[in-house]
Amino acid sequence: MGTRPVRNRPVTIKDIARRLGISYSTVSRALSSGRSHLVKEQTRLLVRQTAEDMEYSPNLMAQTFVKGTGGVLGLLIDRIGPEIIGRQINHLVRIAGRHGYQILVAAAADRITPSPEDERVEQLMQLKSRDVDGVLIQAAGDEAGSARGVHAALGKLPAATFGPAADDMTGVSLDLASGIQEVTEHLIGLGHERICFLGEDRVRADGPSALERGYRNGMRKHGLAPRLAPVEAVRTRSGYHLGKELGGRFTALVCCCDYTALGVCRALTESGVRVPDDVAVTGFGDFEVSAYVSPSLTTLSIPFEDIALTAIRGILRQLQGQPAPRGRSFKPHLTVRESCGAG
Amino acid sequence: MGTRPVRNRPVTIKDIARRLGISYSTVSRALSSGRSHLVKEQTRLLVRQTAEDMEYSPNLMAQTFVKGTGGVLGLLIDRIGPEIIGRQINHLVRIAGRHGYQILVAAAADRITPSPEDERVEQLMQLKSRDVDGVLIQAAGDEAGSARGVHAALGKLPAATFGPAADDMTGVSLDLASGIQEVTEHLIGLGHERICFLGEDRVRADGPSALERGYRNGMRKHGLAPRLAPVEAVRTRSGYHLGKELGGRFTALVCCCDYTALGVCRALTESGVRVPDDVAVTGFGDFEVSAYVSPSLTTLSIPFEDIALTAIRGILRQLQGQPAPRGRSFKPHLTVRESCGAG
DNA sequence: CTACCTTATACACACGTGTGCGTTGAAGGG
DNA sequence: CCCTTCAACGCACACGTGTGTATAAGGTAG
Repeated sequence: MGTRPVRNRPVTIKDIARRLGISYSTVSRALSSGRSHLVKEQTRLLVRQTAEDMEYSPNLMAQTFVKGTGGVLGLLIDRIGPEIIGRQINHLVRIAGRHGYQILVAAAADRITPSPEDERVEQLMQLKSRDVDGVLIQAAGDEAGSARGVHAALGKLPAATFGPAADDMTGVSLDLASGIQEVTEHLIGLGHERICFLGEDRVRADGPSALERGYRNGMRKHGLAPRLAPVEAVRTRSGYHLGKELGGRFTALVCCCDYTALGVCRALTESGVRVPDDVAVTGFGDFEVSAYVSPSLTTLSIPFEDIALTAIRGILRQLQGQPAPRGRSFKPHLTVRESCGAG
Repeated sequence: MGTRPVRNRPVTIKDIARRLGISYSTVSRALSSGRSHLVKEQTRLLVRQTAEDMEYSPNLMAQTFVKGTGGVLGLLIDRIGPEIIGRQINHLVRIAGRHGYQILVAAAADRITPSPEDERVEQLMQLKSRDVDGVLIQAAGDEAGSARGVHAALGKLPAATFGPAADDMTGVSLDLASGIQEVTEHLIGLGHERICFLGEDRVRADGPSALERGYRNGMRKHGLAPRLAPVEAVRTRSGYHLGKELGGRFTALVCCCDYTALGVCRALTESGVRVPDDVAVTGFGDFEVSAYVSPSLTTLSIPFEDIALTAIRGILRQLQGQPAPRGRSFKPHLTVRESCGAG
C-alpha cells in the first residue's frame, strides 16, 4: 500500500513537481542549464536529486516541439554503393554524436521515380516537418544539392551538401578531377603512354564528368591522346568485361572505382595478362579490401573523416546564426600500392 | 496591401481554419483519414483543397508528440564493418520507408566505454525519449539484444534484435554455425582433410563462438580433428599474417569473413602457394567485391533482404498490438565460386 | 511602519495537433 | 407544437516543456 504501482507512463516534470509540492515551472527551470539565477541553489539541487531518484528523462519530442530545435540532423541519401554509404554514415553518426546530434536517415525509394529531384524535395519536406536542425545531402549526381527545387524546399534550414557549394549551403566536395589527374600523371611518370580511362556511363549529355576531365587534363598536359571506355559506375561486372577487351591494347588502365579496378584485374589475370607487369591498374576510393587483394590496389583514398567533419561543422556554424561556410574541396590522397607497378 | 507578406513560419491547421472561418478542430478531423463520418464530405474536400493551396504540411513533431507515435524506428548499431552496416542500413531504410517509417540512427561512441551494455541502454533511453515506435538492435556480440539491462530499458517498446530471439522481442538471426558447417562439409566432400578454421578472437571466455561450433560440428561429423587459428574479426590484416604461416600445413582454410579470406589469399599467392590448386579458401559474407577478385571467393551469402524484412515485420506486428513474433533464423546461402577448387 | 527592491516561486500561455463532449440546427415522429 | 434523434461542428482540454509576467516573501532604507 505504501508503494505505488509502477506506472508504465514515463516520469514527467509534473510528477516531480507533485512529489515536491512545487510548481512544474520551477522544476523546468531547475533542470534547464541556463537561467540559473532564477532558482535557489538549494531548490535546484533538490529537484535534480529527485529527478534522478525518479528516473526522470526529459521528453525530447516535447522539447523539440516547443523549442523548434532538438538535436537531430537529417541525412538524405541517394543510391550509392553500400561501401561508401557505410563508411560515410559511420563517420557522420560518430561526429554528429560528439556534438549531441543524432542522424535521421531518409533514403531514396526503391521504386523507379519519374523525377529524382521531386523525390528529394519530398523527403526534404518530411525531414523539415520533423523539425530537424539541419540536413546533410548525400546524392549521386554532380550537382545534386544545387538543384533549384531542393534549394527552395530548404528555405532557411541549415544544410550541407556533399558536392559543390551552393548558395546558403555548405558544400563539401571531393576534387575528383584533381585526384584522377594525379593518378594519371603518376602513371605517365612511370613511363606509360597508352593509358585508357574506364569511367562511368554518361548519365546526361552535359559534357564530360569530373573524373573524365581529370584524366583528360593529365593526358593533355603531357601531350598524350586520351582514350575512354565507359563503364557503369561502381560496377565490377562491367570492369570485368572491359578488362577482357582492353588488356592487349593499353599499358595502363585508370578506373573510376576500386570495384571496377578489381574486376579489371580479375579479367586481365584470367587472360594471362599480368598486373602490374604487363598492364598497370589504378582505382578510386580505397575500399577496405583494396589493400589486401593481390596485387594490392594503387588508388585514391577519400578523406571521409575530414569530409564529415567539415559538413557537420558547417551546419553547426549555421545553427549559431552565422552564414553558411562555403565549405571545402578535399583532394583524394594518392595511395601507391602494387597494381601500378611502382611498389 | 491585399496580399500578406510571406511568412517564414510554416502553415498550420489554424491558418487553414482562419482562412475558411471554421474551427481548427474541424480542419484536423477533415485532414485525418479516420472518423470520416464526423465531417461533411463537402467540408472535407474544401479543407483538403485549401490545405493544398496553402502548401500545408503537417508538423510531424506535434503529431508524434500528441499521439505518442510517429513513424520513426530507432536503429542501434555497434561497431561493425562498414560493408555490413552499409548493406543492412540500405535494406532497412528502404523497407521501413515502404511502410512509412524513417530510421533514426544511434551509433556507438568512438571513445572506449567501460560498459558497452550501459552505453546501449543509454542510447536506448535516448531513442525512447524521442518516442520512436520501435527499435532495431544491431550489435556485434552474440547475445547483444538479450542483455538484461537492455531488456529492462526497452519496457514495452517493440523491438527486433539481430541475434537470437529474446523474450518480448523478435529475433532475426543468421545461423552462423550451420553456414560454417555447410562450407566445411563442402570442403570435406571435395576431399580435404587438413582443414583449419580462421575464426575471430574470443572476446569472452564463454566457450566457442557460433562460427567455431559450426566448424567443429562439420569436422566431428566426418571424424576429422579440428584446428583453430584465431583472427581478429573482420580484419584482413590478421588474415594476411596467418595466411603466411598456415599455407603449407593445411589444404583448406575456412575463414570467418570475406576480408579475412582475401587477406589469406593474398598471403598465399605471395608465398607461391596457389589458390585453389594448392590450398582451398572460403569466406563469409559475400561482400560486393568477392565475386570479382581472382580467384573469386567461395563464400556464404547473407540474406540481408530477408533479415531486414523479418525484423521490420516483427516490429510492425508488435505495433499492431500482437505479441512479438519469435522471429526466424536464416541460413546463409553457400555460394560456390573458384577459391574452393570446385568451380 | 511604510515604501521599495530583490529574490524565489507560481500562474498562465504558447507550441501544433488530436479528441471527448457539448452545442447547434434541422429533420422527423408523436 | 414539442420532444427526440442525428449529423456537423465548435469548445476546451490534453500531451510535456519553456518562458514572460505576476505575486509572495524577505530584507533594507527612509
